[in-house]
Amino acid sequence: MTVPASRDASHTPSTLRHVMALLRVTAACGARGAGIDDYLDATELSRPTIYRLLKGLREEGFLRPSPLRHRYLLGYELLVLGAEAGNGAQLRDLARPRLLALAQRLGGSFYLFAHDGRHAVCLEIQNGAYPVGGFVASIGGRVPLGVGQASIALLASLEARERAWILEANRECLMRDYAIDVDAVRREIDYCHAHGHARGVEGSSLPEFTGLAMPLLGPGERCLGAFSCSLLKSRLSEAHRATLITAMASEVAGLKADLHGLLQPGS
Amino acid sequence: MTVPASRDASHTPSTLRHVMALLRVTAACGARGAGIDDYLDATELSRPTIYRLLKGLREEGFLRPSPLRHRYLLGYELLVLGAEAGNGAQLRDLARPRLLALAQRLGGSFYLFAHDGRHAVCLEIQNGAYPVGGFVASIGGRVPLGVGQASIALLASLEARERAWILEANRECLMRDYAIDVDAVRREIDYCHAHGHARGVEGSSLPEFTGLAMPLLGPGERCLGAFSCSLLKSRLSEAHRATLITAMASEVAGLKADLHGLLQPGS
DNA sequence: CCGCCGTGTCTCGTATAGCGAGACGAATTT
DNA sequence: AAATTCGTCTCGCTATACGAGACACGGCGG
Repeated sequence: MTVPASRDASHTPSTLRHVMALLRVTAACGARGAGIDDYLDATELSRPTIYRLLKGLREEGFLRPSPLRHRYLLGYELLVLGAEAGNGAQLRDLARPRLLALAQRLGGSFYLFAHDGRHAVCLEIQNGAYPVGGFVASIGGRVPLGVGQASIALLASLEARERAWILEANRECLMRDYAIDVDAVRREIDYCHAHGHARGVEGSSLPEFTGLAMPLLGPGERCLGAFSCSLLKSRLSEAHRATLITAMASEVAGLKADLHGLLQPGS
Repeated sequence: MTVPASRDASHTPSTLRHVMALLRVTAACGARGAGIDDYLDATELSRPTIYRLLKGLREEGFLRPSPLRHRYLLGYELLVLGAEAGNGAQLRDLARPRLLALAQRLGGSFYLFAHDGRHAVCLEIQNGAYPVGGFVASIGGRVPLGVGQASIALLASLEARERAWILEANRECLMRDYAIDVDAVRREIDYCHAHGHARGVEGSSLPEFTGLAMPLLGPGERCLGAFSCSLLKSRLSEAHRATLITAMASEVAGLKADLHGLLQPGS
């Protein structure tokens, strides 16, 4: 149960850091919930303080009691805020019907991803008639940039400087956890620049599947996210592939048009 | 932009309350993001304090800058925590494939709901070939208990005392916001007790749709959640209806079996 | 039945640490 | 250029969150 541990030495209100630490500990304990000892071990707070904060968090709906007595789970308030967080600039709401249309028409699983620091987070999933698992199983899933097609599309649409430090920062963990070589990622990024979409990356841990991803650029080349899909390799004939690319490109273009309308001043 | 406003007078660490207030303000401002004035208006904090807290929240990943300058959106860390929060006791992960199977086989939209205080929250959605909107559009959506079939199923599986206070607490808001009479809700709860499932409630604001919901009981009658679905009324023939009920009941039973295995002590 | 954990709450004195007022630099706007 | 707004910083003050320890509750086993 290693918790990311917010970098110290920053002098932000300590209660804030403590609270977030408690939430992360709870998250790290997963479905079983976190007990006092988990908190005592993971933080440097005294018992009364921990209880005080836990109580506050419960009252705010950020924690709830686990079915197992004396343990805590993350509260549904977080789910609600999380849903809102995943809908920045209305991106998810606008993308959902388009992903659904793609999924129903083409079978397979379609994803919306966004860029977050060194990671790609999944904002939405729609499954078609032949759904397949991907690296993330659900909304809120997160992978280091470099893993999966969507990552490639996102990286390709970032500015060079940022892309460079991300790849450097992720090099070790990509190799260690996913057996992915950063140079291979770079080649796929070039492919994406040339063709406008990213291919499924071979050599990954999911050999029977393949996929495709497309970046979603806002005004001024700003990277807003990426569409992505996973399919059974056996279902991706040459003709099907062309259809898929056209259909995704069309939905991406449509979404971009929707967004351009909204990003202007407005009320 | 009215924010729930955490009940005061409780002496939990004030920074905690402030932080949560800021998050809620940000959420209330939606896709456009929240500006300083929003925070200044909604809280009673001084400007330097707000900036301090905002900075801390950004560093922790709970806030991020909006594309519109000088505004803040909820950060993706919340999305990740929210995903975890929605998976208490592995409920979502276990339910997802079952919901997907139902959706693909029967068309329509299938939901997993959980009980949270006076509300029902949506934990998962899977859409089939003929998806329809419901009261909640996405994971993390929340409605007062009493609205929709899933609410009925949840209420029916709570103990009488809790059910009573919830209905009383929601009476006014159900009538005002949804034109739903609590007595009608009570009748549907009786129906659910008698038949094991809840019908779509008529008179709601979505007349062409209908649906069905089933409670999900854990060991000791504890209410864990509810399966629910929405369908176009025109597609729900008598025969289809029987199939639907059987299929849902079967998936619910399967899920219950899965859960019973997990709720034992374990490691 | 009684004593023994472990959990959750409370009191209280202390010093920390977060707060407000205001000034300052930077970035935009007119 | 002047003016406005945004974000940060400094600096005292005191509110306030913290830790130590004691207390209450409840379950478990002897």
